[in-house]
Amino acid sequence: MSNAPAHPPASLQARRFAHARECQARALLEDYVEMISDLISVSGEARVADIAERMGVAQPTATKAIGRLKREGLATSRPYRGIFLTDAGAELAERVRARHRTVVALLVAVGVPAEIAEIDGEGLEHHVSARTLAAFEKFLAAQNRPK
Amino acid sequence: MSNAPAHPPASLQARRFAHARECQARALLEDYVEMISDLISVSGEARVADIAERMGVAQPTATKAIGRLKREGLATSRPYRGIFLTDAGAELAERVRARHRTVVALLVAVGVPAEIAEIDGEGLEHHVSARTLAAFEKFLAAQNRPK
DNA sequence: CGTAGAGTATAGCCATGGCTATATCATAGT
DNA sequence: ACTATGATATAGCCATGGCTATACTCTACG
Repeated sequence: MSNAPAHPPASLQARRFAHARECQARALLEDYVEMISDLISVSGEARVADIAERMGVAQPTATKAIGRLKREGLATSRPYRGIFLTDAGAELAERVRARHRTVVALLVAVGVPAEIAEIDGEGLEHHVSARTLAAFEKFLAAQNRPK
Repeated sequence: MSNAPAHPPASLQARRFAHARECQARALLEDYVEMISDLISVSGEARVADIAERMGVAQPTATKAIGRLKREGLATSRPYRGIFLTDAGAELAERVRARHRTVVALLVAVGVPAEIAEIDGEGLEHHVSARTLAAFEKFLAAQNRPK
């Protein structure tokens, strides 16, 4: 039972880790953009206090994150006013939301309880690439039309 | 096509994000421990330079991370000597390695190309909880014994 | 057995993403 | 029209995880 690992070339392995780090860096932006989009479509507006509460962070943390969204051209806001998404932000939000739904649906499809799927999906989703997402969709489609 | 999101209670949503953040915090430790374990089992030793190269980071970054492993009781080392895992570290490495294999296998099982599964799996794995992992294993078992 | 070169550690920088404490603004209700 | 209150912004702290530059140590070879 040596369990000897495969050990791919170092350069390849390094690239995989670098990729995971990049996904992680994008994750925060994605989460905030999706949250803002949700709040707007449900409440008609996205306020810093609500964003902070739902993200589970203190209000200044949310303010700082929103500053980063603005720097990246994903959101806009005037002081003491609500937050809005740019076109780029709205588009990103839609993609993230769709991916989120697919990821959770796939987890459920392979037998993960819905509640757990929501929890794990929240972190998982940011590492699901376009090709993996496509595979998930294909799998779900095949399952919904069995035989 | 309103696409109105589900909007769970704020407290629940906040807990999900907090959980994802915790997973992320553990991810680095898990990756290093697994890497050290792999290097030891393949090369007989884990050297800082090799760890850094395979993780795709500069050598001082690896040294710093190893310092954190030591603080957390997962690894030991004497200056200018190789890195070793404590019992806790070795046990964690084994769990992480097993989870990694299962996650990649599941991705492949639902149709993700092996190469992509390896890349995405590297980031995904840290967010796969025990219950989700169990579901993955069950799904794989059912598939290997079809009908 | 001395030393050059490889490997490791240390110092110190930066950005990020948390936090608390506090200042500032907007507005609803007298 | 004031003002109290709640919402937002700002200041400044901390740990993390990157980096480069540099100092130190080990070791193998000549």
